[in-house]
Amino acid sequence: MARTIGSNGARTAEAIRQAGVKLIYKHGYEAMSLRQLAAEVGLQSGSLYKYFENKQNLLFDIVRDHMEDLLGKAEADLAGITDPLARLKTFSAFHLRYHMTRMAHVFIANMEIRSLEDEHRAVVVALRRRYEGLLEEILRQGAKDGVFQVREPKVATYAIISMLTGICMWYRPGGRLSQDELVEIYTGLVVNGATGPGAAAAKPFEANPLEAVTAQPRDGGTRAKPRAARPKAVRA
Amino acid sequence: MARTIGSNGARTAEAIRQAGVKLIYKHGYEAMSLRQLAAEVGLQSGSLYKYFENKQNLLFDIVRDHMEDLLGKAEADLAGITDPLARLKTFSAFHLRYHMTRMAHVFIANMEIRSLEDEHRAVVVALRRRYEGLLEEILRQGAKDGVFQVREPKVATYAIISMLTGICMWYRPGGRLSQDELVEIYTGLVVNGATGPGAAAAKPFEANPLEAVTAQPRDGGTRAKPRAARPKAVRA
Amino acid sequence: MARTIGSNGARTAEAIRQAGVKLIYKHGYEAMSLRQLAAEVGLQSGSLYKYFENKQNLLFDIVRDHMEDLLGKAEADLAGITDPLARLKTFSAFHLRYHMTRMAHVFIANMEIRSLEDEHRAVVVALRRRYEGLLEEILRQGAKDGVFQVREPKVATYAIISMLTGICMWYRPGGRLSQDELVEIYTGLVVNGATGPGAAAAKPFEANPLEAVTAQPRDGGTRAKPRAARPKAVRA
Amino acid sequence: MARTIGSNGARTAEAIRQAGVKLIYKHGYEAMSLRQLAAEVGLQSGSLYKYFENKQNLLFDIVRDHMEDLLGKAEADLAGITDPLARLKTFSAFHLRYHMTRMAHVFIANMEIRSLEDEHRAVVVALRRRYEGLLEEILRQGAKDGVFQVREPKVATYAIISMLTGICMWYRPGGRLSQDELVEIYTGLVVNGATGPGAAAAKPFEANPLEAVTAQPRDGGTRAKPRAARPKAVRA
DNA sequence: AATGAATGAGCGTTCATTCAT
DNA sequence: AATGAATGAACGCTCATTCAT
Repeated sequence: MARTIGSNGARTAEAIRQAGVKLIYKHGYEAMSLRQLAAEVGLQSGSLYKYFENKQNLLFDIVRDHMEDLLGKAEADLAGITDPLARLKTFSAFHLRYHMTRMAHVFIANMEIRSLEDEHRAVVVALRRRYEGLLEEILRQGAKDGVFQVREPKVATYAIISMLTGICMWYRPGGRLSQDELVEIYTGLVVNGATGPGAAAAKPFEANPLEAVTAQPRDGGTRAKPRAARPKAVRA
Repeated sequence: MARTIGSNGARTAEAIRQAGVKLIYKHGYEAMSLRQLAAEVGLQSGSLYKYFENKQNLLFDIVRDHMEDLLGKAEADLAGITDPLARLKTFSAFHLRYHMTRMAHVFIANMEIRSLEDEHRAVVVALRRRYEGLLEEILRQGAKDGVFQVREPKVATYAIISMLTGICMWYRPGGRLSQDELVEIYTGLVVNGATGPGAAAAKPFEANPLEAVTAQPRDGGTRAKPRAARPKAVRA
Repeated sequence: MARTIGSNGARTAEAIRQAGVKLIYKHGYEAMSLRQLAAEVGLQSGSLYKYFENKQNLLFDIVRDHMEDLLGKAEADLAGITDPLARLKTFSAFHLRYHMTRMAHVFIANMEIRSLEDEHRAVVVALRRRYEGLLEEILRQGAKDGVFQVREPKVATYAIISMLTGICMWYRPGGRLSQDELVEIYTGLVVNGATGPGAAAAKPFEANPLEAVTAQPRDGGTRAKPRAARPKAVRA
Repeated sequence: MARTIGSNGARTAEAIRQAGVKLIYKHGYEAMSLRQLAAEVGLQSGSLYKYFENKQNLLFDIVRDHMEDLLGKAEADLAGITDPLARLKTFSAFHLRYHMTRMAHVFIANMEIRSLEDEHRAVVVALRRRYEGLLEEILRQGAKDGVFQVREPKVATYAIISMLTGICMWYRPGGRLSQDELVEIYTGLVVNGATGPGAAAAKPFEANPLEAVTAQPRDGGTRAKPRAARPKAVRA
């Protein structure tokens, strides 16, 4: 009974993963040393190699798992919704909330792509393309239906995702505005941008605009802890 | 050998600066070695120290000079325009064009802020705040005038700048869409986002929408060369 | 290769310390390179950092440990002796013997104080002051008792210690004169200098003058090995 | 008339020499860089090579010239004095005064011998042997005459010179004790040490003991300036 | 008489990684 | 499952020195 089921190994592996996220977030992949990481979890640096093949693979695992999680959850959120406008709102709200609760993972996935070796980067870029494809398809469908005024869905996709993702550069939990308020503001910009000036009649964004969007805790127990270390800031 | 014939301090300094931008863009500041940089300009690594105090200062010089250039040119572009809508279009177009022609500098300034030491980062962050302040003030004035529907100018500023800046993550000269077309698309999203759904009557963004914005080469001969090295891509 | 078979941390640490003493003695702290030191003990230079924090700390450790050893052994030797003259002879003999058997340490401690960083130097200077204080107190007491003619005990302390310490500049084991003979000669100069011309009646230094002083193996097995490298000499 | 007679070159050479003494005194030969030295005299470091062959020769020139000066002045001071006791007092006083006024040169000559290359060191050591020979001969003659009780003149020479030279480790102009007082104290120790306990009758060191010794400014305008930079101290 | 651009070697130090134990 | 001793390469940086101008 001295040994917890699931073994110490699994727990250590998880601790390493979390410490890795924290340190890469804080210092950047290149600047984080394995000695630091080992110290963070109470090991010698050589012992880390029981848990990953090398430093590069640690990064890859973190980023790939994050991207798969992001993609899977986005697809789950959109499942069953067919109206393009509702899908856009859902996507936007999902993306925002995810980026506000998993800032470190998201930040890493965006900043450290260039630190990935070619093959790993290819995998991650492919996952991201699939994720972007979700939004692109929404915009394309909405344009076809006449509800969006979007000439270039691919460009609009990049633009919208950049805008939404940008929230992780400055958002900090406990700020003046709640997550709900921020979702409303950003989603408003997105929807207005997509529907265009003639859309007034359709009242695309008014009374109780977030009714289809508000829900989801989704992230279970893993919400990014408010006390998480911050990177040297970008919007300090 | 003591001196390469015809060597010239000012020319070398400029070559180092340019090579620095290129290599930091391509590999990241941490990952770029001074030996690489020296090789790029045909020097021994120790000789670089005639041209900068240390590696950190090279980065700082690049980023600070870029930010001052960006800020100065934005202010120059906005000078004399008073109408908030026109100012928003001008700002947006300026930002986009600048980011399409100086991709490497812009990318560095956004990605390597965390590699700056505290004091240097403070200087750069302050410059960026001033730059963001330009847009925020435009949004604030437009909201006061009733032409924009923007509840939180600060948040909208971050959102819009993130969106516009995102262009440097994927834009490559010579692509299917011209700079002018991209400016039109992005500016449309921005203006529609800011004016909101009720703005239809004002027709804020239609026929010939960029007449006041299209022109300017501005950057004279220094346009970022199309052959510039690309970073390991983020949108590859 | 990961590990030299039979390698042993404690043994390596000791080897590094000894090689450090030898090389600093021979070339001086500034002139000794860590690559030299590493080669001397059969390591790569980076591996040394398992054993000290940095080059400066290696020097500090050597010098501080030496000073503490010197001080401790001097106090032990003087313990129980109360007569100022006997104490002076004891101190003088102790100092000489110590300096003849630990020439390298002593030389380093005297020559490399200026290579210590401020904080480290302060620690070492304080230890040396305590050591000098032993002699100063002896002179002061002897002057009070009327056995010494010493107007300025502090100055006399410096003078005597300089004289005695100087032996490590030229003494080499196996020379014409034995350690005992040298102790007698130097101690004679010291005692005569301190007691002054009128002291004849007291016969402070004649027949069997070292009877209270001769003893001491003290340093057991650690006698400085005669084969030790010599510094580029100062009295070559 | 724009050009001062003696030319700028000679003046620069002298400035370099003085700055060299100052910086070697302060930081040590190894630790002093030629860039520092050049900055001190307002030149580029490459320009120094008009004034010396290389760094090592600068040190050698300083040390050799100092030794020749020391030797020459000692011989001049002793000229015409025949009585061993008077010669001992003269030598002692000369050595002390010289060491109190030329601390930097003396310090360098003592500390940096090991930084000299073999050939240069040989020259300097030979000069020092001649200097030590002066004292040794005095002691030998005095012993023969029965006025000194010195069994081993060579050892006594080393001992006495070490003692006297030690003054440059702690003496600072403007201290509580004047140069004259210090000369008296130290010379007392030396003379008492040499004459031994039975010498009381000869009253070797009493009433106006320095009458033959006090004089000489000798060092003309070049007295070490009290404001001279100090080395990181050895007796701080 | 001096500059200023450059060299090439070497410095102290850190790093990811290996592997016998 | 983990340690701890070690590697070998590379890093940022400083140095004495050279020499065309």
